[in-house]
Amino acid sequence: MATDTPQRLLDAALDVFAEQGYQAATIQQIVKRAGTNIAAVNYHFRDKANFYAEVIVYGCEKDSSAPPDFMQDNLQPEQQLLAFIQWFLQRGLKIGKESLLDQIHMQELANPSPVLDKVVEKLIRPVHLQLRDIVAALLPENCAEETLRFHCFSVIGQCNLYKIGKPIMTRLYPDIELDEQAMQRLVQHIYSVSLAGIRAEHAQS
Amino acid sequence: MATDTPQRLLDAALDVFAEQGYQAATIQQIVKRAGTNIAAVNYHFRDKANFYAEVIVYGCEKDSSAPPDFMQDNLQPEQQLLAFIQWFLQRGLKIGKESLLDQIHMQELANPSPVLDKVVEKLIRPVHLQLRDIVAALLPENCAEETLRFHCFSVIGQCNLYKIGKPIMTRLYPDIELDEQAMQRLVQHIYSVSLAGIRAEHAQS
Amino acid sequence: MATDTPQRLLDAALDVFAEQGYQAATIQQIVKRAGTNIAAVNYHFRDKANFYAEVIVYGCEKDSSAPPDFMQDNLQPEQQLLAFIQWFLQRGLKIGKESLLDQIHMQELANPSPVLDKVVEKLIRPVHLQLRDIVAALLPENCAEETLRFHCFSVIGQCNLYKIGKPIMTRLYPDIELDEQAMQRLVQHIYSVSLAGIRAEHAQS
Amino acid sequence: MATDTPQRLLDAALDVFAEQGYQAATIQQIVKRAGTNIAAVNYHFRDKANFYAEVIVYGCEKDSSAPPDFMQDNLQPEQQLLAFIQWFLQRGLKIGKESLLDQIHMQELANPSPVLDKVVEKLIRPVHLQLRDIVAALLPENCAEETLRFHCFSVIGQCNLYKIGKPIMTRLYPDIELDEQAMQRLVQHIYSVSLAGIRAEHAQS
DNA sequence: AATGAATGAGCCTTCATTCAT
DNA sequence: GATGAATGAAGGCTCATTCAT
Repeated sequence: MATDTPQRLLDAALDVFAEQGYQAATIQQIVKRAGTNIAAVNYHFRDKANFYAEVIVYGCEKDSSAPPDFMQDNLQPEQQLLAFIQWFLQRGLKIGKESLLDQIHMQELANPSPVLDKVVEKLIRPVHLQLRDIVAALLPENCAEETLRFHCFSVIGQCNLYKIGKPIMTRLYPDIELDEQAMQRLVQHIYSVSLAGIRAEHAQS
Repeated sequence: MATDTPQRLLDAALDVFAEQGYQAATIQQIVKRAGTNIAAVNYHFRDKANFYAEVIVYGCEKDSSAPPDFMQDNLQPEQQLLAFIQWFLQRGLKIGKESLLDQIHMQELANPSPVLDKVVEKLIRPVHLQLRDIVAALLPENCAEETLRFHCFSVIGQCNLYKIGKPIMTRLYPDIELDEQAMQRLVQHIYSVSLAGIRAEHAQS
Repeated sequence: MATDTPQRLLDAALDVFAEQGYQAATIQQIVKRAGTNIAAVNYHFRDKANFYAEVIVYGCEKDSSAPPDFMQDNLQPEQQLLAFIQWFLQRGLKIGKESLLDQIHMQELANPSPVLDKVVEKLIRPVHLQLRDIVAALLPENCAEETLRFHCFSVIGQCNLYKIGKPIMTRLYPDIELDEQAMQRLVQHIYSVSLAGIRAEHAQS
Repeated sequence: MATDTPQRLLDAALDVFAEQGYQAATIQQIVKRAGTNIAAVNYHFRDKANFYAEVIVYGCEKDSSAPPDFMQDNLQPEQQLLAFIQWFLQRGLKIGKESLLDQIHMQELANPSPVLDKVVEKLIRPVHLQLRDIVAALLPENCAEETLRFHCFSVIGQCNLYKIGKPIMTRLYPDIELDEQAMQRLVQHIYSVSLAGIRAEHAQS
């Protein structure tokens, strides 16, 4: 009947695993959402663990929000940094297929599984290296490796909090709401702080 | 025979819940570690959900790393900020009982439960308010509420990444190792970036 | 503190066993209603089975609705029969302590336990023997033993249906309601049918 | 391997539920008797409550002793009444699959469950309506509704006692034994009493 | 290739009972 | 004498997996 059962299973599983995490997600939920039966999972994907791994790979490949090549545009490093922050923040805060992988990151951070290796290599490292290049261009030459890493992590840390810390933020400030304009101000803020931090590095050296 | 069964149950549960999260943790594991039997949990704590809630409360109360009162010391706001960052970072990176709560935070962020409300009120908000006061003293007067929040979250975001992002960092940079000296450099770094960001706010206004 | 714990346990247990039956009733429910603790039951009554047995005995002894001595009054047998029917019906349809034993009868009929022997001897046989005497006085002399029994059971069967069959009656006829006047008409009806049946025995012989 | 697992489960459950009632019956007992395992029940019937409901429905449908259509035969109403009593009594006193439903009735009367609604509609009301027609034909025209009900219940009450009161009867009269001939005399007795009662109604009006 | 049926393991919970005080 | 604490047994249910078709 359905020709693309594996496909539908992958899509459904991406949702469910993102929402519930590996342990809490049940095959029942997934197959119900995919409109097929339990045995199909074991038939197409052997077992739950392997299914999860293939779901991650599938999610990574299908990830449409791959980072633009910030270097390609002939922008000043400052503007590249701004563009990066904007892209990175908006990717995680959209509510859609694009943020499923972020939710899975979250789950993996809480309960790391062997799959995390793949995710880091396929998704995180490429992004990180781009940011690294941008920041490196802004820092003094011959800057220490550690300093470079620190600044990268400062940028990422500031952005990340708005992705993973949402449950806490809404409890700290129930009136919070990140509409489009507030988001733009936030991007500017993180950009401003990060750049100020980087520039301070020049003064110190 | 064995005294203090509830106590031992709480301690064991704190470990297990921190490691595995609420869903994945099983009462079996906990009672085995506590050296008692399953029925003891239901006798002392009614059911798993209530048990978890009481474990969190217990963990909060027992949390020895309550924040010092940074305001009490007659320090300059700058030094208060430095002290805060130092305390906040070190609390989360210690490998001991003190970080169990942070692991549970992590689990709650991935899969929020009703308990998160309590955690925010008991643990997070007090700390956050202290940081808020410190940052407010450094920002220009009549600074927008949003700006204040953004700067607080920048501080926290930078620190937090080193707590929750560890699994990713070690994969990105397998050679990383935060010894005591590196930690001090990290504290200085976050302090420097944050302060530069705050000072930039003065220039803009 | 409480001096009459066993007493309160018996009262509470009478309620609970009547409502739920032996199997479904739990010691928890009983001790909560009695305001004491679980161990008290095992302490005072050894175990659940024995507790149940003692509850029945207690219930029988305390049963205030012991049948009046219908023979004592110098009534015609016909009037004795009428009085019996009236007493028997009203005893079972009252909603109060007096009907608890009837509920327990019900439970015992569905799932007989060794206790049923006691109930029959202490409560049922005395009543039955009185009815037997009344009916015997109305039947032709030298009437067969079986005939006598049949007529007794006809009287009891008609009455009993209104005690045990209530759940079915209210479903068959949702508008049914046995107020005081309807009850009087019912008594008259059963009396009339029973007497007509008995008189028919005379015609046949 | 084994075919017809649901069928075997239903049959086994009918026995066990009849013997023990819903609460006391355990799935273990049922699946052991059916030669399968616990999970099979949850697979085929979701949970115990739904299983019980389906067992009742199954029992009703399989009930081979559905009442004959007493009106169809061109019998006098008196003979219809006699036939009804005979059928109703014998159905309940057989010791076989046919009486399982009666045992379940018993259990439901002691501890009613939502299933009782279905049983009344599917099994009891049709039978009751047939009796109602028969009795109505024997009573004076324009007889009060209440009177009609009373006479129906007198017939049923007399019969029913021999089904549900057996544990008590055998204790009151240990020598009792309802062989085929005694059964015929009992049918005649109830018929005679009921008819005499109905005829008395004519005299009164 | 694909699936309905079946199952063993494990989980949370309840319960009656026992024990130590 | 009386009770809070503790426990073994069992119950219902869920889940991932396997099997026969």
